[in-house]
Amino acid sequence: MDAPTTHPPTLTALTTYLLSRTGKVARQRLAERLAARDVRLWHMAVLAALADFGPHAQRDLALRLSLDRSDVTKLVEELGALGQVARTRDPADRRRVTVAMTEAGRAALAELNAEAEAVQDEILAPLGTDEREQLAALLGRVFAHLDA
Amino acid sequence: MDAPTTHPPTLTALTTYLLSRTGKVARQRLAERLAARDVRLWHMAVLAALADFGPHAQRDLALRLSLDRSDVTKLVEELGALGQVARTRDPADRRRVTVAMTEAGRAALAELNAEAEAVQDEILAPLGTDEREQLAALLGRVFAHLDA
DNA sequence: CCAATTGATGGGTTTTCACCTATGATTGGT
DNA sequence: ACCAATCATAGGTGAAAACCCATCAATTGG
Repeated sequence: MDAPTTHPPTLTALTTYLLSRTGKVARQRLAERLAARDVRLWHMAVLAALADFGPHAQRDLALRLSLDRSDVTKLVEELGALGQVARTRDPADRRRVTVAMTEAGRAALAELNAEAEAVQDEILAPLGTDEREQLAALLGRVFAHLDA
Repeated sequence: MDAPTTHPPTLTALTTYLLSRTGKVARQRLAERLAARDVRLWHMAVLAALADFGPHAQRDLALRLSLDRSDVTKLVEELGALGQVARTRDPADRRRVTVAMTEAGRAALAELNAEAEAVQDEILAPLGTDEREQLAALLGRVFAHLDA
């Protein structure tokens, strides 16, 4: 019997469909690899934010990543247990908890980044170097437009 | 006081991050619009499959869309209640239920497609016509590679 | 013609995610 | 000095998605 594995052209003709599908695969593959290191995507986002912008009060992390404050608490707690971030009470405002990266955190982020690039190579395999740059540029503009 | 709304460059430098982010937004926006018409994305996928490939036995729909058989049953049941598909027992093999589009289904799919294109216009707003084609072509190749 | 298989269906489970609330500590304004 | 707002934290809720299983009707192969 025929194995009807082909996708409906009505869908694949939509760029947004392709976007959402490939995006989902990218997300899943990276999530799997991160899970092997006991972190989720949000953990990586927190580490990235700390690496790029320095220490944050938790409320600022929440604002930057568009997360709920209570969820940030949990993420930071978990990263703390892994020794990748350090929490200190802000002496100026003792309600706030300042989160900063540790050396272990920096090393961990480097590894997570390597995983991400590996996934990227898998997924963008059919594209040449210049085409990957094109894609990155196009998506970059779309993305920039989306949170404006 | 500063409003730290900027995204971590460590993340935005990853094409896979941009993919998964923009894909998620595309998905959400379309899902919202479909919800206003009492359907979900999978309903649209079912309609698209029927439109593109003609009537299917439910098991073939499940295979094509990589869905669980029981979930297909539910989707088809819901589309049936909306009068968009018709179920008939296959006379040749009376275990099977053949699903076919109705005229109402065809009309509904056309509207859903219009919604999808509207979302597409929103999301790809910053890109010109030729750039949209470039993006579609690149994503098409990536997508084709992914289910191989 | 009996046994094993297949298809549809109903009824779950599990996991994940975003979100929401209450509480206690701390601060700032007045 | 007091009241309202802010922050971190713990705990819980609700929706959605992907699966999984048992059952029944129908078919097929030996």
